[in-house]
Amino acid sequence: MTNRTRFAPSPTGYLHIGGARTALFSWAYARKHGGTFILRIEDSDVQRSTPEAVQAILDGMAWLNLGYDEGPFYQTQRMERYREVIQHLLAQGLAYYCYTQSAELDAMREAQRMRGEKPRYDCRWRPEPGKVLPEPPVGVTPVVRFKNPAQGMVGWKDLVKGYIGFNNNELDDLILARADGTPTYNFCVVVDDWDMAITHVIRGDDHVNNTPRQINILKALGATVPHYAHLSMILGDDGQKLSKRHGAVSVMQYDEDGYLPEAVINYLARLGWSHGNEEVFSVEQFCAWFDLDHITPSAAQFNTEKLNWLNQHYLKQADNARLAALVRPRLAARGVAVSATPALEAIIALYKERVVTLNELADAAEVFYIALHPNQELLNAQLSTEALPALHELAERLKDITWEAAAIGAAIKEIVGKHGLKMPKVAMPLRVMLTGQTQTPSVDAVVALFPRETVLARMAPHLR
RNA sequence: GUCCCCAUCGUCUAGAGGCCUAGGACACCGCCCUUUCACGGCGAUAACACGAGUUCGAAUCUCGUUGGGGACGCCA
Repeated sequence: MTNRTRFAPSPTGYLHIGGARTALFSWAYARKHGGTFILRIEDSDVQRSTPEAVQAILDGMAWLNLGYDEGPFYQTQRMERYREVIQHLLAQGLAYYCYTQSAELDAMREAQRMRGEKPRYDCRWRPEPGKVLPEPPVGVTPVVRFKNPAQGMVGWKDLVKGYIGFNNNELDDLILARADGTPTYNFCVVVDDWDMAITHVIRGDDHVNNTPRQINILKALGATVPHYAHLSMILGDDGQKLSKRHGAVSVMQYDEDGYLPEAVINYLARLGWSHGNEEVFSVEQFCAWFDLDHITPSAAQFNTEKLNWLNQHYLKQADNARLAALVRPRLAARGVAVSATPALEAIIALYKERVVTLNELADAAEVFYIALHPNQELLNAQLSTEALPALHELAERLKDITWEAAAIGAAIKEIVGKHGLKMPKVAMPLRVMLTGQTQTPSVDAVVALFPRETVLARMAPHLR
């Protein structure tokens, strides 16, 4: 039997980093075993689901390059099927109508909490042999509840956490269909996983408590119970739980911040999963290595520093043309027009080893294309009177020198020596004149990057 | 409150009873390289939450304590 995994987000917001990792692991598991990865949109809560959120999830997965083999399936399009299964359950006596109303339920739970009990439905409408049910109140449309086994244990061998068992008496009779007839989450998941023949449910830790309920329904339906693997959650950089109002950002934010998708993938892969001492690996390598045995059961704290390091690594080895294509729109967004010279690729070749993100690469490239007005104080701090004659001479020499870094570098060295100066005396003010910055790559390489006229034009105003 | 889960350097982790005086990576610190800042190279600091037990031997197994997290919806 081939493996079938699924990623089943509810479209109520963007795809955040935790969801992305769940998707990645499900995807990788299917890839590893030559299986099928399914995308399923759990939009059974019509109130909170939005098409924008669906699109955000699709965008996030596309950016990370996580392709799905089947789907996306939408629960809202499967309502007929859910109704059919509920009717079946009802007919089999595995589910029943419950006329208890929300207000009564609230009061019931409140009382239970007061008594220190676990809040749960008291089974008042649950049919039992010999039990006399109350008369259905008029004008009340009932919900459908699942008749959960009253005794025994329900458990499974979690592929991440090991055996987990619940006492059935901990589980109450959950609602399968609301009063308006729409099915609820736990029920939809069961029918979907069953119909889609999911073999491995890889999902967040927060679903552990849903699993015994789902298994019980699956069993009532006579369906095969899939394997479950529950991934622990990802904490923010500060160790706090990630939430919409605290640090949880869309994966697309990483795109905006200038991270490469392969860096994010590599980082996420390594967060909670390991393969010996391997730290840097391609997505292909990851798929080949990936297994559920080496996933940590404990929560992992996100570490931006390490992501930065990985991003820097991937930036260094990325193709210049590709980076140029990624940097160009970032410059355009800033209103910076990229001209033919200096070539963006040439700038990138020189700068990519020194930056952490694509945005920093854009920062570096920007100064080559804009009308530069170096900060006067910064320049004054770097430009000493003793260096002025040397810079004048350099400007003269640059007018007809062979325009390449080696020749320019040799000229600078020669002039610096001739004037009895140290290299930084000339190099630093030159950096500021050309780029407005004190930190740049080797100054001769920077000079060579510009067209000759631009260098002379940027030096001239400061040499009067 | 009840149930469930978790616990190795600051962080991510290796670790399946002896290979562990606990390994790697990021960060931090130091040194080297150097024309600034980076990159790169080398090195240092740094952890088995606590307590019992099992065993000749425990980071690894068991129990308990503590601490953290999750779930308890006609949300997903």
